[in-house]
Amino acid sequence: MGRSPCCDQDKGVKKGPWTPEEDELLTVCINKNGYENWRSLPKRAGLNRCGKSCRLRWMNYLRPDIVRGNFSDEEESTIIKLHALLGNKWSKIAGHLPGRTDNEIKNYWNTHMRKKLMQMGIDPITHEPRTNNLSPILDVSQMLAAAISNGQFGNNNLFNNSTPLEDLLKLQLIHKMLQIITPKAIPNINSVNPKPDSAINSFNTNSVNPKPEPAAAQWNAIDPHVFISQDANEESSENIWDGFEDNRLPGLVTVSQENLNTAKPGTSTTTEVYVQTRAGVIPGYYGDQILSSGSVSVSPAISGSNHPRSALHSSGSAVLEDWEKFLDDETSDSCWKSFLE
DNA sequence: AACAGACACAACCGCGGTATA
DNA sequence: ATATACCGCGGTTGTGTCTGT
Repeated sequence: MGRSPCCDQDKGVKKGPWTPEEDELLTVCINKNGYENWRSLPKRAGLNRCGKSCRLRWMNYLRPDIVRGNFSDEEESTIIKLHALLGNKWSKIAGHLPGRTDNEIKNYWNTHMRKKLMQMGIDPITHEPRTNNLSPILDVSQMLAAAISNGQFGNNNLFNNSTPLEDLLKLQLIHKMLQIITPKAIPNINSVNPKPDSAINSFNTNSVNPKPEPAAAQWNAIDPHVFISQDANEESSENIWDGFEDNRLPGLVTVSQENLNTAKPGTSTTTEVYVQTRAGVIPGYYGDQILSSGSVSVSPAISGSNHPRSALHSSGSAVLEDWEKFLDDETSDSCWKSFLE
């Protein structure tokens, strides 16, 4: 009744990596006899392996028609499309890629392509764009991945040789991180301020508002935890977050209220702004380009090299140097420093 | 130079469907 | 009809290599 026991149950069958000698024996045997019956094959080949192991070795490694080496862009594209269609049906996906094995595709997917898709903000399971609703952490991870994949953190000098657009991405990223750590202290201006638009848009070159409203007063109203200092070199008397001064981030931006009120879109200014918060100073507000905490929108004109307001960049560069000093300062034991590093 | 952690990939394990005695 | 082996597949693990400290 039934079949004889499987070779898998034999005792003393060798496991683990294959030796070149074993590969040779298996190859010779299959070339000579084919592989109709995996169970009896090891005995015929003179191998102390189970048939299952022989099959795996042949199918995934020794088969002569196997293509080895890096996956081409075309192959990657095919895998992504088929995976979206079929899911983890690796053997079916492999059927569309001549010379590639299911195991190889599976490994490649898990080690490379899944990460790649995530970096692109695509859910590797659903193949749909990942939303921001799941967790703000996703936002940051995506931004980090995007920044890294674009080479924006490719050198050790955080803000060296980068364009304003790249700087803005970095600043936004840092700000996002701060929001996660202290969500109450670093609010999303767009959502908290009852009348934020004019204040923000008045300095946003994307805005068509021809008569910007004075911004500072409205900024002060954004949140009791966020206020603007009159003087960059002066500790604000309104600093209700005693004990946080030491954790102040480099004065990315400082502004005089006067300048803040008079700055207009399209004008050149080296004014710097900072916002004192419970967590320290929010970076990312400088020149006449005030960035909303929720997202940075930069028009092509700004990110382009021909934009007349070069002050935006020069001002930013000075600030960014402070960031580098901040990060390089070995004497500082700021919690921000270790976090950012 | 030594070590630790991260990474990549080959190989194994276990399960479900199919074949067969 | 039934029990059991075989085959193929997807998930997981183990090990060698690489990289950073």
